Amino acid sequence: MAQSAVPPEAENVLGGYALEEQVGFLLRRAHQRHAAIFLETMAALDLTPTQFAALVKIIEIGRVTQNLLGRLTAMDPATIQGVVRRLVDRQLVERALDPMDRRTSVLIPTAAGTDLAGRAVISARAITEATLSPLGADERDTLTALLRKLG
Amino acid sequence: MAQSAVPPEAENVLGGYALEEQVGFLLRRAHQRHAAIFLETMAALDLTPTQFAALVKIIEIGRVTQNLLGRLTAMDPATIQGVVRRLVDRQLVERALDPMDRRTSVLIPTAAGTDLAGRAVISARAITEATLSPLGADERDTLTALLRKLG
DNA sequence: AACGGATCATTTGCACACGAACGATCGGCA
DNA sequence: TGCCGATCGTTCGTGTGCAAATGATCCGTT
Repeated sequence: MAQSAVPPEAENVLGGYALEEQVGFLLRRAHQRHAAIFLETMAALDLTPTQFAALVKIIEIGRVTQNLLGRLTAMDPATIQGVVRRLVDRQLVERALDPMDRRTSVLIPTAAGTDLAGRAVISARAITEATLSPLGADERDTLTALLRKLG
Repeated sequence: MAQSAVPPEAENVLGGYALEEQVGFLLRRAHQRHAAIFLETMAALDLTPTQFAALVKIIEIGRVTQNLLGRLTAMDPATIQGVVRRLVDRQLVERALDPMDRRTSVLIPTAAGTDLAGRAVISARAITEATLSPLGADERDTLTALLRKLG
């Protein structure tokens, strides 16, 4: 008991603050766990969560501008730039000239990208299932709804 | 309507998969939002979420080994190494020799570190409050409980 | 037509996050 | 005692994530 005791002054300084009960800490852990499940399940297709998100959105919309894609997938311009570059390098996505705006190019899925996405979506469903596996059906819906409401 | 229409083949490929409804996507967004709130609120003290977590745990325990600290704060050895290095550089934490194990050193908070942590905990409570602000009291408890259960 | 603020994409610098490989040390078991 | 698998901390490479700065282009207003 003595060996694991919290030092007396720590209680005063921290005022009963419990790190592992804070939403921020729990969100970080939950996100890490999901990322680990995602990367393992998606290993054969070699897609990260952000690469997958970007690819799916490009297919869903058909023609997107890079920064708009970033807004739709919660990535800032600096981040989406790297994600798109890797997708283009792998020829899953192509850049086309935008006749309406010379600052931008339009992102279009390639046949290989569309094909890969089709297979990836199947894994993605399994990933959501695995991530939520500690929870019952009602709890899953509740968690999803609360995370949505969180903004 | 035509301009925002989903391409006909997208529906077939994606099979109704909705990115923004997946836990993984929502967890990533929620974690990003929290990190933004944290960094802004903690800007005056210049602590990141991981630096804060490590500092609090070191004070709570009094003497910790680096990898153990990483386990307690959900960071792998490579990550906790950089976090601790920055805390040591800022003289918030000290390394002491471990008489029991020559592979390790023991981490101990400095007076400056303890002082800073005391002020940081106050901000941290405000950060948790701000992060959960879109939710009602019951919803906050529910979300925290579900995230805990998630592992 | 010209100005000026906004947006686009890129780059740099810093901070997580993790797999993999490494050398040093520990600990248990033959 | 000696060996061998496990653990400790470090480093490297890759991929997010964001602030800030940059140059190009756009567009509304004058």
